[in-house]
This record gives sequence, C-alpha cells and structure tokens, in this order.
Amino acid sequence: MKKTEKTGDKVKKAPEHLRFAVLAADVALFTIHDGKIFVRLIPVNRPPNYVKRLGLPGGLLLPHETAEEAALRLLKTKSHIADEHIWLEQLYTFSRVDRDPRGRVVAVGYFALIPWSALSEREQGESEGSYWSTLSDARNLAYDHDEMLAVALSRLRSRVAYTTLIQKLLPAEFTLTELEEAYEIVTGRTIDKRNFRKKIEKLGILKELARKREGGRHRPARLYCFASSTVKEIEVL
Amino acid sequence: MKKTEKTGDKVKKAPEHLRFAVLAADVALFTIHDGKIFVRLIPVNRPPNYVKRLGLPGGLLLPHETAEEAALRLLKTKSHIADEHIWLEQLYTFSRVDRDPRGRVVAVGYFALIPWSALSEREQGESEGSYWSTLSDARNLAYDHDEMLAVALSRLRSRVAYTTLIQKLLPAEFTLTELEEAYEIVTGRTIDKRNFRKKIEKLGILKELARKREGGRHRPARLYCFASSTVKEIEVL
DNA sequence: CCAAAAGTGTTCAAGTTACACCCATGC
DNA sequence: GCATGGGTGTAACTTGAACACTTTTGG
Repeated sequence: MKKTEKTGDKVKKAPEHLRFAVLAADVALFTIHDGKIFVRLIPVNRPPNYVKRLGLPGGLLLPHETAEEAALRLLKTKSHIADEHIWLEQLYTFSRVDRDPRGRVVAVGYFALIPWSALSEREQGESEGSYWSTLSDARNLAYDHDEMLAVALSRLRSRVAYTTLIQKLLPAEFTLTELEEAYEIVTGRTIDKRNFRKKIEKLGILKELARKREGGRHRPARLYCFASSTVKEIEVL
Repeated sequence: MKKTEKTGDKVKKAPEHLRFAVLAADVALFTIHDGKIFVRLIPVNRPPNYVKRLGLPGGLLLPHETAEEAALRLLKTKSHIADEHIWLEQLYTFSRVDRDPRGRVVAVGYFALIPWSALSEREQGESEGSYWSTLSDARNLAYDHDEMLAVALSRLRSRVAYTTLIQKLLPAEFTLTELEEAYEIVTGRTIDKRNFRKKIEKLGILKELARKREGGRHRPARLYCFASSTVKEIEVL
C-alpha cells in the first residue's frame, strides 16, 4: 500500500556529512527452560577492543530493511535461531556517540521471546559459538550490551506483570502449573497456587482443552491454551 | 569518563553502502493549559509532498550529537521552546523504509513535557508559525507524525497512571485541586475529590508547604510540592 | 499402598467506591 | 450575606493474602 512515492524531481540524497552513522539492530532473545531464564549470546571478535567477548546477536541494517526486519535476519544469521514463533518488541535506541569505538553506530535494541519447546534440537544447543546463557553468566558483554540486557530484562519483567505476554514464552498447550512456574521464573517470586488459579480463571484469558497431560506418576493435569494470541494489557499479577 | 578510545589502528569508517540513512529526532512536546492538552506543532514545507502542512518539531542529527541532544536542540530551533524544565523520554524509533519520501530517514521519536507556567509569554504564543495546538486540531500531520503523536499520547497516558510523571506538567507549587485537574485532563476521567486526596496522602509523594494560595473569592488553598523530583514508579491512579 | 503432583474454599485484612455538608474568603 | 471553591468522614463493597487437605495416577 504505502511505498516510496515517485515524483518528477530526482530524489535528493542527503549530503555526505549528514550520513555519518550506520544503523544497527541488537536483540536480547530470551527463553525459559529448566526453571531459569536464558538469553542467547554470540561470540564477538572485533579487535582491538573486543576479542573473545560475548555479546547480544546483532549487526548492521541493510538499505532495504527496517530495524525490525534486520533484527529478525540477524537472529537467524548470527545466533542461528530462525523461528516464526519469535516475538519481537522494540526496546530503546542507543545513540551515545562513543558506544562503538570503531565509529558512529546507532543501535536499535529489541527484546525477543521464544518458547523453549518451539526450538529445534539444534537451536536448543550451541551453534558456531552461539548458545543459551543463564543470566548470571551473561556479564561483561561487548559494546554496551550489559546495559542493553539490563534494560531488556527490566522491560520483560514489567510487561509480563501487566500484559498476557507470558504466552510468548509458553508452548501452545500447557498446564496451570506450567503457567504458574513461568510467572515465577520471570518475576522471581513464588505464587500461591490457589490464589493464582482463581485470578487466572476470573481473567478469562485461557481456553480449557479437553485433553490432559498424562504419563507422570500422579494425577493427570488439564491442558489449556490462550484464548487469544494477541498480547493484551490487563493486570495479570 | 567514557570517550572514543584511540587505538594504534586507524578508525575504520563504515563503507558508503552501509551509511545509507540519515538520522532524525522528532518530539511530541505536551503541556496542559486551560483544561486541555496542547501539543507544539511547526510548519512543514517540503515540496513536493508536504506543502503548508504541520508536523512535530524535529530534524536531522549532527555528527557529534546523541538523539536526545538533537531532540532538545530542535525543540529550541524549530519550535522556539528552550527551557531547562523540559522532561524528555524516548518513545520509539521509526525505521520504515519509505517513511520520508525524500530518502531513507530513521527517526527516533520522543515525547516531552513542560509546565505551562514555565513557559515565557513568548513561548506560550506563536513563533514563526510554531504554536500550541489542541489535540483535536493536530490531525493530518506531515510524514508519519500522526502515528508518532498517537504513540506519544498513549505512552503519556499510561505512564501518568503508574508513575509520578504528572509533576513534569505542573508548576513547582500547586494546590490539590490543580493536581487533581491535571490528572483529569490527562486521563480524560473525572476523579472523586475525597478519594483522590486520601490516596495522594497515603502515597506520601507530596510535601505540604506553609504558604497558601490566596486571592480567590473563596477559602485559600494549601500549596504543595513534590517531595522528590525523581519520577517514581508507583500505582498512582 | 506409596509417592508425586493436581485440584479445590474459607476467612480476614486491606483497599476501593460512593456519597453530602461545613469552611474561609472576597465582594 | 452570598457566591465560590476548599476541605473533610463513613459505610458498603471488592479485592488480595494466608492457609491444608483430598484426588488421581504410575509404579
């Protein structure tokens, strides 16, 4: 629908001195697994400042791309996670003049979510140095990625508390205990099982499925899914 | 403290084909006055697409500036509002490839707040076509500024509801009725006077001043100020 | 029959909502 | 003395927090 409008005039290219910066997109991609939050890191090797460091997947925009398109492409090429289930939200744009010692780079930061269950076996593991790191191991990253990761985490936690965003970290079908655990992992707080179930029921955001999860040596658990795949702004926790 | 690190190597300039875009900063500057929200607009005259249109104050970044510094400079030069009391928050970065028909421009959008009382008489009025517009008049703006304004307003409203951001729209000293009116203007809802005062008192975010506002033909009103100039995240409304 | 997680209600405290009258001043 | 906005309390209701036992399955 919307496209570059052609006019009789030639398109003026901005003068060289105003095209001083390159644009980058960097992504903090999170998943939850085994009771912990993980973030995807890639090796960074940019002498002389950054050798054998880790960083968030990211890189430069190409001329035909939006920042969001670049973020998804770079997740694919740099961190080897290519999945249509990735949820992406813009976070903040970092424009400090000296944030990259090699020159002026303005980075649009994103945070992204993916359910562990949506990852292939290959994606769950390590690929060309790119791997899932616990938060406590993700320190001393290259560039300003420590700050970016901190902003991303704080945004993730606050958005989970007043939206239905948690669904982007869960498989399509899940039990109430799994939902509760996901909230506990992200918020870092334990939740009362009975109060939690009452609240979720009143919110009406779930659809009860006929099937149950069987196989444990205990009572089978009812399965649920989200009634809407849209992330809604409701007081959740 | 942090500055561009010099190394033995020469600083590599990114290749031309990656420096395709120019960076812009655009600002939705709000104030409240006379029971309404106003936004500062400037005339836009960029043939062939935008002639005699209005837009948000904004423009291109210079090489030595962060986006935030550019936003403040452009408020000064384009909308003629230069005030140390301006509160500025980054909003969203707009990177659609065709958002500016003249070429690739990536814009970092900001929203900004200023108390009407902090404006000089000159700044309250019109200056070289730049003026305070009501929200209902601020339609059909140039570029994607309609969208930017909508995002800014929605962010303003939601942040006012869970922070003490309202202080950035109020004079240093104010009455409880003025505070209540500010909330009513921003949220578009009427508030019960007694419940409001109870809540504000319990939050403990105000400091009661000794002075009163006299002069009306009615009982003088106690004056208050915010206990802290930091914007805190507390459930306010 | 034992271990393990699933599922289910009640009580009390706190917070939110609705609502009406007297007070202090200027004219 | 009257018009104007400033200031104050209580009762009903809703929400949130704390807390323990029975159920269903697999082995």
